[in-house]
Amino acid sequence: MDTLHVYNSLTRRKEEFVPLHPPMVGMYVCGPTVYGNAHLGHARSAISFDIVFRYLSAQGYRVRYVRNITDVGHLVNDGDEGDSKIEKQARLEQLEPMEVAQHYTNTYIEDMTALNIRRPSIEPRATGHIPEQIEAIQKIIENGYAYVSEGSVYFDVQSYNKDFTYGKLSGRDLDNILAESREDLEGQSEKRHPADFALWKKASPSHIMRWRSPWSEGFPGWHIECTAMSTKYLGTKYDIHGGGMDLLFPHHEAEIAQSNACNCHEPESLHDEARYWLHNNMITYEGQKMGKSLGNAIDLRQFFTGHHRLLEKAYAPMTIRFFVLQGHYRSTLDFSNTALMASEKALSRMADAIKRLDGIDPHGKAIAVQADFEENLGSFVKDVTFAMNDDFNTARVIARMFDTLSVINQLYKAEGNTFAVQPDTFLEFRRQFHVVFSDWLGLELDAEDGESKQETLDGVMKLLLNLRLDARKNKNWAQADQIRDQLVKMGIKLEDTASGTDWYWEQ
RNA sequence: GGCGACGUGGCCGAGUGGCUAGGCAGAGGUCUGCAAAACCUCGUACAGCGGUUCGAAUCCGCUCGUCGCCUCCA
Repeated sequence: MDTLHVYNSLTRRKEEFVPLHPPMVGMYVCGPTVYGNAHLGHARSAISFDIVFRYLSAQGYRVRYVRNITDVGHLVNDGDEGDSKIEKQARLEQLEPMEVAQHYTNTYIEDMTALNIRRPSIEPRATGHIPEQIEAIQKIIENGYAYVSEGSVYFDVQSYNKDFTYGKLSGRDLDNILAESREDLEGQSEKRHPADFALWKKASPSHIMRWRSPWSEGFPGWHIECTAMSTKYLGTKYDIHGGGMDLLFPHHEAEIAQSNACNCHEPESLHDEARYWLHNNMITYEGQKMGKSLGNAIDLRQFFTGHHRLLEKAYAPMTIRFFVLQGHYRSTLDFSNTALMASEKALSRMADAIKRLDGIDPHGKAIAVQADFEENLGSFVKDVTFAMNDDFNTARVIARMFDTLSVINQLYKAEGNTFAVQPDTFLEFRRQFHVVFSDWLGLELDAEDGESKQETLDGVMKLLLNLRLDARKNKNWAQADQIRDQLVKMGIKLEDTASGTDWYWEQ
């Protein structure tokens, strides 16, 4: 596709991406509830929207990317009853709730950084925006779409549904929700309708996290934070709202309703608060969704260390990232050790090729263009751009990158003084390949830390390789092999080529 | 039950009606002191059954199966 198209969950179609106020783009993504270590699912969501952030930026847009940290209001059980997730964890760990939130915010950011996920422009916390949330709730009450009950405030879905359509994002209608939940009505709920959801909850005496409000001392409901914070930083209408598919209902549905109710959007406006709603799919394990509540979620730290019963080994953060990018973000992605090891191997192969790519010097050689090589490298940018424009199809981008590997390797290993590609084509391709690898996909090679150390190591390696070369010239195979074998044990692999010996870090 | 996805070669995983996706694993070969890497070749896959079409993995229908949301989850 020549222009960027994104799949919009709201319309269930791919649509051309047209920002409201180019070159500015506003994007809001639902971040984690910080009561535990981040797992593979968090990584997928963060990576998916990191790709959106990176690609839009690379296209010249000025993106304001807001990703929230939920540190209050998210309850353990069903809608609007029971404990706060953070408070429950705080009791378990015998900590202040804010200590829990801070701790897991830190680990989240550390893990995301390890995955080379760019920090968003703004990472607001729910507890830092209590006044904004109270203000939003007040507006909703004033507009007639919420009511106070026993010190708590609930969103009045039925009243909202008279002016707007509740359920259009997730394809539900209110009658169905009512019909299914009839039994719940029997209980002495504070709610008028089972589909109503809490905007503000009065705190029970044991509840630690509490703030003053016009209605009671309490805390905000889960959904309102996103409305308040997106409005504050992106305005009442912005471009992209993202999150995991499991947030489609009720979270995003509630958010659309709140936002319309609060900001008085035109009924039936397709655009609502955000024009494009993007949802990443789930990670599965043996076909089953990985989720905290299912107990089969693996922490990212466990991946990095290999300390989990389901893991056969440790996996580097870049392996995880590569694995995620090999699938499309709207498909489920099935995790397994073999799948991950395949990604590890594949990334390693690509890394080797990139090292060779950087070592190629086309200058001073006679040009003998080989048509298929020229075509392959020359059409690279066009092809990967096409793939990215088609709803961020990173899987196709990576496949196309692999298509160039054979050419790269052959150019590198070619003997003689001819070069099979026009130097301009080659140099432009090399530049673009790095842009795609590093800037678009956010992949990185290991040896990017400490230039001086790298130079020292290069010198040491040169020394060793010369020693080995001497040994080989003297047909002292035992010594030559000893050097190679010892290096392998230290994680360095050797490759003898016509022009000398290359070395690589073993993955 | 309601809403929605999906079923692709040993595994993972793209597929815009006609052109080899790609990766991993496997087989053979070239190269090589050995090894590794690289390069070349190899599987003729699309749940099943119908239909539309000159032509379908791709569109339509039915059947079977799997999964997600409907309660907290990225």
